[in-house]
Amino acid sequence: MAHASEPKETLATRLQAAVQARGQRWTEQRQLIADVLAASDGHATGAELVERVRAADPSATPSTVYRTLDLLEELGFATHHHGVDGRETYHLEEVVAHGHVHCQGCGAEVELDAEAAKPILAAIERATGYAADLDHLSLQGRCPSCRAAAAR
Amino acid sequence: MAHASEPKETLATRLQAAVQARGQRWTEQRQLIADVLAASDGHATGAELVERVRAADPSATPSTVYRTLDLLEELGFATHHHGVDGRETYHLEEVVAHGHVHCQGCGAEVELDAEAAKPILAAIERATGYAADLDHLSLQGRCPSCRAAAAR
DNA sequence: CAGTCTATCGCAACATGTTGCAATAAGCCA
DNA sequence: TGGCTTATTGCAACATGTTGCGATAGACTG
Repeated sequence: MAHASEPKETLATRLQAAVQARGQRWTEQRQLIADVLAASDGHATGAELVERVRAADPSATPSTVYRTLDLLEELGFATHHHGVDGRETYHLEEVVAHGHVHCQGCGAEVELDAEAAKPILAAIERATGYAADLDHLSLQGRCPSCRAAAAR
Repeated sequence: MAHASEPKETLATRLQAAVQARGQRWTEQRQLIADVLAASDGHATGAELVERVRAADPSATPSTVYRTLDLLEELGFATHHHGVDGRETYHLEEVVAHGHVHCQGCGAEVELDAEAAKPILAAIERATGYAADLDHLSLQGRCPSCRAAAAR
């Protein structure tokens, strides 16, 4: 590759800047976890991340991974929510905010983008006064085909 | 107490009938767990229930409690959902179906009854085609006063 | 560059659930 | 009532997170 002199705007780079701006420290573990996260396509469960980090550095421990993930959330680089089974799922901030809808019949899981969710969030606000957080919106119900099957 | 000859319509009684109707067995542990649940005011986390059951019978184990809880759900006597921290919370069926809305600012948790949720469920159906399950509706966002505080 | 301060790490123990398996006991039948 | 079948139990090990604590090592100072 040619002239890679410009420090690329990677997650790790931006995270390092944010961490140090808060007077906190940049460590090898944080670099590693940032790299793993950046390679994880925006979605991953806690356990998956722990496993990948440990594959890259067996001396890393779950507590470090989870604590770093908490830090990422504090700094606004990631969010997490609990899936249907209660397990944690992390989203990188680069991924546009979105919710999830899970079908209790067939297990299908669809994502809900901001546009599609707008009327839902509006209905929540009218009903409760709350401004709901799309990233934590995790619905369960029956998808159209399971509903049709149940109606038969 | 006077003439307690009529078998009362308790949770345990109804559950026993349902269990035996499916050809399954009624055991002391199930009786005990049903009693604990009935005394739990409709809401309890898994850990709380385990603790209360073990207080009444130290020989009972968590696996029995969780398996019985699963059975209760299969039979439609209870439901469970995951709270903000991912922990399980069980609801007795006697409690009307309702959702939860949690404020990320002050931690307030309000319940959402079927009437209030109706427009939300309708919006979900229009946006996704899914019939959402109110008992699993667990929203997060900002309550009116935290929103006002943030706006200042 | 060496020394200091303390954030961060790794470890170990714990909390909450889940799962496989052998022993127990509920329900049924003779 | 006694014996049979097999659903349930309790145990033990595991999965996923969380927390306290002493040791390590960033970052800053002289």
